[in-house]
Amino acid sequence: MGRRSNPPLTRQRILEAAVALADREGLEAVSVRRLARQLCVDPMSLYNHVDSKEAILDGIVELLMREADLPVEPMEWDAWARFTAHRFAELAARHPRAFAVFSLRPLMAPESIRPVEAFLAALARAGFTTERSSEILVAFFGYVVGFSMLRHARSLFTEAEPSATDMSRLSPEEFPRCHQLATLPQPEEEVVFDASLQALLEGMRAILSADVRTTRVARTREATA
Amino acid sequence: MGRRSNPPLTRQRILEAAVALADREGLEAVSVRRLARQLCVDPMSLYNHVDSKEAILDGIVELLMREADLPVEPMEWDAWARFTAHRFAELAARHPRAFAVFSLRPLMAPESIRPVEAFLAALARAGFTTERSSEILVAFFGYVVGFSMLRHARSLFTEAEPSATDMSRLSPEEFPRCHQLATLPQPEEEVVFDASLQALLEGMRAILSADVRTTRVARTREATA
DNA sequence: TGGTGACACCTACAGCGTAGGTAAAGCAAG
DNA sequence: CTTGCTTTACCTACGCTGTAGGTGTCACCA
Repeated sequence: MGRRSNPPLTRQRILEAAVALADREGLEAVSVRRLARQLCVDPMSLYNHVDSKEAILDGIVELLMREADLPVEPMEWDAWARFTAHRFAELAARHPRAFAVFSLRPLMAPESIRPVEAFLAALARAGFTTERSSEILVAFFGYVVGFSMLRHARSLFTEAEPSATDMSRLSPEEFPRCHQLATLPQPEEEVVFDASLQALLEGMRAILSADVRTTRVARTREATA
Repeated sequence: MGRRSNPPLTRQRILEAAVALADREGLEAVSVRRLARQLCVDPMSLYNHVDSKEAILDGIVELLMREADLPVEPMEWDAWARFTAHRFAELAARHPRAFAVFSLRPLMAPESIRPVEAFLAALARAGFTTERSSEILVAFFGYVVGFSMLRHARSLFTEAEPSATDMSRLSPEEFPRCHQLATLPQPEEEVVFDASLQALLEGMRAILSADVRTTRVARTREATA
C-alpha cells in the first residue's frame, strides 16, 4: 500500500467530504481534485474507491437518500407520500446546496430505489393502474423536489449564493413585487407546502375513485357481454 | 473587424446554437469551445457578444422564456397559472434537454421576470398576502418545473439519455414495479398533470379564503377595540 | 520466501473558461 | 482620400478539469 498518513481512504469518507464540500461551496465546486486536496490525498487515489466523478455525484444522492431514511415497509400510499414529503423538506433544509443533485443524477443505489418500489406497491394496492402510478410518481416527486429546490437552492430570481446583483437587477420601480420577495425571510411554518401537498393528494384520490368506477363499469360490461 | 466568412456573429445566433446543441447533446455539452466550433468561429470571439458561459446559460433561459410567451397583462391568478403551466409543459416537450437550465440558472432577463411580476400582482389583487404569494410562487413553479423536468429531462431512475444500464440496474426480481415503469411509454393525455394542477390551485384557493376570513376577524377586532 | 492483490502515487493528455494582446474591417469626420 | 476611432475576430497562454496508463510499496497468504 502507498505511504499512508491519514485514516485510510474509503468510499464513505470520500462521499462525506463531497456532501460537506457541496453544502459549503456548491455542487459545482465538487471536483475530484478539490476532494483529493480536502482529504490530503492524490487525485487519482479516489479512483481506487469510485469509478468516476459521476459516481461521486451518485454517491451524494445515495448518502442523502440514506439520511432521508424513507419508509420501505408496506403502508398507505398517501401516508407514505406525506411522510416522504416532510423528510425531503427537512433534508433540503439541512443540505440546501447539495440537495440540487436530485436534479442532476438519477437514483442509482438499490437502497435508494427500494422506498420508491414500496410507494409503487402501495399505489397498486390502492387500485391505481401502472400508467397512473407512473404519472403520480412524477407529479409527487416533481412537486416535492421542485418546491424544496426552489426554496432552498433557489433558482427563480436568485443564484444559489444570493448576491448583490440579484437585487440590483430587480429594480424596485420595474419589478416592485419581485424586488420585495427577494428580501422576504423564509416562513417559519410550512403552511403552503403542507396545504398544497394535501391538495395534490386529494386530487390523486379523485383520480383513483374515477378510475375504480370506470374499471368497475368495464368489468360489468365484460360480465354481461 | 476580423476576417469574416459567415453571417456575422450575434448574441442571438450564439444563443440559438446553444439551445440547439443543448437539445441535441445535453446541457453539459454546451461549452464555449463547442459552440465556437459549431459557428465556425474562434472560441474567444463569442466573448464579444456574451460576458461569460453563465451568461450563455442565462441566455438559454431567456430564449426559452421568450418562446413560452407567458402572459403579462392583468388576469385572474388561477387562469394565469393554468395557462402558464401548459405553456411550460409544451416547452419542456419541445426542448427536453435544454429545459433543465431552469434548475441551473435564475431568471435574468427583464422580459422573463415581467410575467412573474404580473402573476404576483394578480395574487395580490385576489387578496393573498406577500408572504403567501411568495410561497405560492414557489409551490407553483416547483410543481410545474419539477414535473416537466422529471418527465422529459428525467432524473429519477434514468439519465437524461436513457441507457442500457438503467434497465439492468432495475432488476425485474428486486424492483419489478420500477423496472416496469422504465419501459412505459409517455401518456398521450396529461390527466394527472392537469388534475394535480387543478387540485393545487384548489388548495391555494382554500388558503386564500381562510386568510381573508382571519383578516376580516382581525379587522373587526381592531374596530371594536 | 516468494507471490499476489490492493492501493497510493505520478505523469500525461485532451478539454475547459477566459485574461490579455493584436490586427483587420467598418465607419465618421476632416 | 486620408485619418483616426470603434468594433470584433483572432491568437496565445494560464490554471483548472476528468481520467487513462504505469510504477512502487505495503499487507497478506501459500
